[in-house]
Amino acid sequence: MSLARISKTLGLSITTVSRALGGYSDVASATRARVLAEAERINYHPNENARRLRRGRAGAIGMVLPSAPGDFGDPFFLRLLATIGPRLSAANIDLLVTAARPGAEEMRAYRQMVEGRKVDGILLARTRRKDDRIAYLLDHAMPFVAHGCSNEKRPFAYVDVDGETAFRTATERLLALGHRRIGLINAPQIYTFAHHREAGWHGALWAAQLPPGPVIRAEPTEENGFVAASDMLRSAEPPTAILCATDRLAVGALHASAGRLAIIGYDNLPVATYTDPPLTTIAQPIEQAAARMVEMLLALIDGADVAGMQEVLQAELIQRASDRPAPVEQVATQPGEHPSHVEKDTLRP
Amino acid sequence: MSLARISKTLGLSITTVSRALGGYSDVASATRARVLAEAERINYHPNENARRLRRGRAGAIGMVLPSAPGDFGDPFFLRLLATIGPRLSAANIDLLVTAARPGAEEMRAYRQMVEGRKVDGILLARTRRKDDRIAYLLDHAMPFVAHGCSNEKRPFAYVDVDGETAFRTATERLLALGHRRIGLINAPQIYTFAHHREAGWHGALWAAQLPPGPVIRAEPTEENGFVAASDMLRSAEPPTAILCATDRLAVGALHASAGRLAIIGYDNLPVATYTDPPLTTIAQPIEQAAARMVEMLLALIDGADVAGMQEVLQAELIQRASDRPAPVEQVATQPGEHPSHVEKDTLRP
DNA sequence: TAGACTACCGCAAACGTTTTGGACGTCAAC
DNA sequence: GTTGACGTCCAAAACGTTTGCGGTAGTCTA
Repeated sequence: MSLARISKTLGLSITTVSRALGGYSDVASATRARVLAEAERINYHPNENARRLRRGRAGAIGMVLPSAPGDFGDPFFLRLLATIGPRLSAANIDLLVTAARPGAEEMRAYRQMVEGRKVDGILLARTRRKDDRIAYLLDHAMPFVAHGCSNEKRPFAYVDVDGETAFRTATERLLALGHRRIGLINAPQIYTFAHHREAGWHGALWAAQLPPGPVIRAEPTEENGFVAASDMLRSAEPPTAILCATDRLAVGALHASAGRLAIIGYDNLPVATYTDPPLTTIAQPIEQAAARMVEMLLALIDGADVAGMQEVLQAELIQRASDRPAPVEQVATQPGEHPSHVEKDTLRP
Repeated sequence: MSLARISKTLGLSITTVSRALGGYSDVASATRARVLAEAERINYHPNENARRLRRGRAGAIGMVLPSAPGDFGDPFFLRLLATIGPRLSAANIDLLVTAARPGAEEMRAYRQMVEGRKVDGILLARTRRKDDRIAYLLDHAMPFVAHGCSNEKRPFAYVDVDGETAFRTATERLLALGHRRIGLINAPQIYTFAHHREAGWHGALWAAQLPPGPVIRAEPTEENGFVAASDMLRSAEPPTAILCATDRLAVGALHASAGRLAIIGYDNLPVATYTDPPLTTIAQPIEQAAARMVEMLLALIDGADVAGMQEVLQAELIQRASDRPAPVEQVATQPGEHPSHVEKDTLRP
């Protein structure tokens, strides 16, 4: 099933068959019709390896999924893939997926893809403030689009979601409910998103002239949420509300709180509706971000410049029931003091 | 960065360079060493498209992820990818991933992969009793391995988990706790796994000479679990315990039961530890199954026969707290009657 | 010395497609 | 009639790698 077969059947050269299928204007329309009909008749599909060899393109986009043990409760990557996959298929580009643990293993996976010339571009997510992946890809002039930004000084393409505003809004909501001591269970600060979410929480408290509540940072698993909330509740001055950087942390925290805390999460996981009480959370437009990322990357591969390819989408507060009002005795507390706040890092690896 | 470059540098033919790198015995070991050293010095990577063109292989394995809206809460596919990805990378085989909704869209994705000769094999999961995908792949002599089996009469390679035994065991556990009316919230019967799990539940009740409790079948989302359990609790003879085909169904059911039901799920999702009460569930060895699937598929692509490539792994009951004893008044019920049981199909699409 | 054998290397073709540059026939203008 | 433009088609080379087969030189044995 090759061009040669069609050319023999129709008495045309391989060149003409190729040009007819490829849309070249210097093929007579009658000839083109014959070629198209025959190609369809035999269900011709070009050999992509031959094409890509000739064109000097890999014909694929790479994605390395994180595969540390705590990563499997999060549908984020599945939702990315579900949006990205069909869009690339439609453009006849392969989505090449592998998985690696962050660190040396992950960098090896990127090197294999990039230096092995297996991909024309890379999509990556869950960026870190200092992200070795981004630096590597920039060093190698490999087109890529990130979900999330980073401290990298060189310009690169990204789609981010405004976690700072989302967390400011969520904190303001808790303040409006009367809470005056609001804790934060955050992901580690190496992640850009964690940094932004914390800035939003801190900014809202600062604007309200309130001291920050306790902060605990941990990999975003249910277990770490449970442990962190338990710790906070046992402290001398427990918060009455906690903001969680992810819904998974929130599910664990909700379990530990046993009705004693108002809790807001982030991600709007399907399970969030079925916690007790149903979780107030923040929904991010993953599908929209993913679609935009694909567009950007295809443009970059075609030679576009990254200038202007930095977009920030807005998240949305989803109000359910876990953001209860503050206990009555705390509503009387006067804002206006700035004592130092208690801060713990990384409970679990 | 090609063989030609190395051949020029070393004053050898391209043939000899290729053979040296390819391990041919008719190259002098001193020559081979020179070639390997130079290849490493310039970080040579072969052009896979050229290789694959010459070898007549696609060099990739395909996977089509389900992307119906309810599919994103389930880490099953992420866990599959996390095991499959690195193993294929190690074998220098690309994992080509796309996503499609079950039905015409999905079949189109398979056709694109198979008829476009983009893959040398396929891995698929969540098999149906009558599975168009399996029939199609068999029709096209495309090597594939399924996670789960099907009613297809022709032999094919699969790795399954014994859901029937798992559900029999779980039902027996509920019986041992004194439950005599045990409902089932199952996935639709088109799925092989749903059929097997129901058979296990039914078999254990039959062996105990008890009538089956109510059965509701629905796509396995939290919402459907909630609705089904609510329906069962409102019935004239509510069950005292419910077996759920998946943890996601169980989370929803747990929420609806408000402490009135014993519930056992399946999947051991991370979130299951943090439900209230913590969910008793069944853990399946996804990683083991995925690794075995990769081995089988690579063997099939190398020409092995599917005979003997049908394996069934065992799941494990994880006891937590959601399988409470039956209310005292029901423990007195005598086993031995077989009234007809109430059965509803598909609450939500 | 001649013939057989083997180690080692290289020529050429193959894989399927794309693209460059040119050939050829026809038509219109001069 | 000649020249130039244009439509249409095709030969050849390119892409990078692999592999079958053959050539050559060296060694060994009769």
